[in-house]
Amino acid sequence: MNPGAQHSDDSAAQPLRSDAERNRGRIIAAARTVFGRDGLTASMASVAREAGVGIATMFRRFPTKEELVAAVFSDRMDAYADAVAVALDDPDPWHGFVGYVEAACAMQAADYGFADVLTMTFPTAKELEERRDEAYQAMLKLIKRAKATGRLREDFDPSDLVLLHMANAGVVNATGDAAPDAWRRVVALMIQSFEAPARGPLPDSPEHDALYQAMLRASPEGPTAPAPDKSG
Amino acid sequence: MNPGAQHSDDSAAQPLRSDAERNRGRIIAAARTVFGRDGLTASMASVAREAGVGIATMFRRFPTKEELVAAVFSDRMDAYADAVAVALDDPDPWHGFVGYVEAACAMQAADYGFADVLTMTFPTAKELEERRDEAYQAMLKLIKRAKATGRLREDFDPSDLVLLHMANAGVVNATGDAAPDAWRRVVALMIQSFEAPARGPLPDSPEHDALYQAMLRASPEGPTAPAPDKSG
DNA sequence: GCATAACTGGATAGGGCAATCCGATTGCTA
DNA sequence: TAGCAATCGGATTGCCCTATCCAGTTATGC
Repeated sequence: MNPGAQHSDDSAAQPLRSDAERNRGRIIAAARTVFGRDGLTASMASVAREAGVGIATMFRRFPTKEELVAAVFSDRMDAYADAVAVALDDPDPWHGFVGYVEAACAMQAADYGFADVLTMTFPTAKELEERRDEAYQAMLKLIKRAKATGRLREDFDPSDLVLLHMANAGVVNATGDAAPDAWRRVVALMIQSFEAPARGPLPDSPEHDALYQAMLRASPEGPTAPAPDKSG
Repeated sequence: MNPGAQHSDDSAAQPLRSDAERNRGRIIAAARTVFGRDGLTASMASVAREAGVGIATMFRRFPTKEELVAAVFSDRMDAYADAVAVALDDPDPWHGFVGYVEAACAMQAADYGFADVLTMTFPTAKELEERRDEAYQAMLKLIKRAKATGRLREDFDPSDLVLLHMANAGVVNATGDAAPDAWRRVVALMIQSFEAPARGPLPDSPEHDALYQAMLRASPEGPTAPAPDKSG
């Protein structure tokens, strides 16, 4: 991707040895493939196998799955943030909004891993979360402007986009390769429901904190270990 | 639930011994709890632990997870079919339709296992699939009548309900206990998008067969074994 | 070239799960 | 109540996962 550069990590204490850097690249490439195919539930071991490196190498470079996820999806998160920026540039705020929603959901459909990333949060992955926040701030503007034109319903809440991503993830995960475009119909329906005038009131949005908790709960420490043995 | 009866299985070759029947009941009760809490990805072993029976007993009674799932959710599927029947009795077809959708999604939210069941299909679980089909036939009528009143958009397709369930499962799984009512807002939005007049055209529905494949793919043989080691 | 610190990956510990085996137990019937 | 067949459940096998350890290998600076 960017050969010659030490991995773009500000905390780069010291450059890796050339072979280490090469393996790091392999691991990330492999993770891109595996996460994209299997979602974030894919095991570290399977990524190591795909990369053709030892398990130890895997864990030495990325002690936690979160770090690997951050490394793999930071550039995709860039693209995501860019999509919001593009939408903000659209002279027609509603058109921009719709385009953004479709683009974001398309990214989810194209990469099962990213579909998971958009509905989870990774507190320790600063780079990733900063980008997410950046996109979020831009989205707030986008929403405000779309409401101002009267095309977006007044009671639309930013958290509705998170819910949309969760719903879309459900569709994408369930339909998979068997019906790869099914999500488009669901997203189109959702967008039509966002359009003003509202056809009726809506139940309240979830509390901001609650939704954040949900996004935390869903992160690798959650589903990866299916039952946190509270039962035992 | 129905004490004294041999488990309502038409193929009941011969009644189980009393202790076996007792254990069978325990297993089903435990599975109800565990599947409800953890979804269908819960392990057979965890169900056995919850039931307080040996693993062997578990597998002797339910050689495959599908059989256990069928035994556990057949009555919930009854309730589901009933909900459609109730909706059909409603003098206002649209009101009935909306009520049914909300009830069905509420069932998903109340039981993670059932949320999975509604987006999967289990070819070998006749009892379950018959009920599903029964509900489906009734739904076709319900949809037809709701369209006839002009309240349901013309291009609504029965498969949209499957997609809705997939989307709802995504929301319910992601939000979990942290935001237990978030799904209501999503479902309300979806319902508003179902309402006529349509605000615009929709992408085509997925092919019937493709959606069926998707529901097959998602069944226990799928996600339960996360990566079907095509990689190995 | 050579020394050495960095790096590698196989081995291993520790845990969970699906599935089967078999000696001990228990319900049932004559 | 006695005997048998059905049933029980712990032990076991085989597989995959996370995470760590360590002896062998290699890139790099001198």
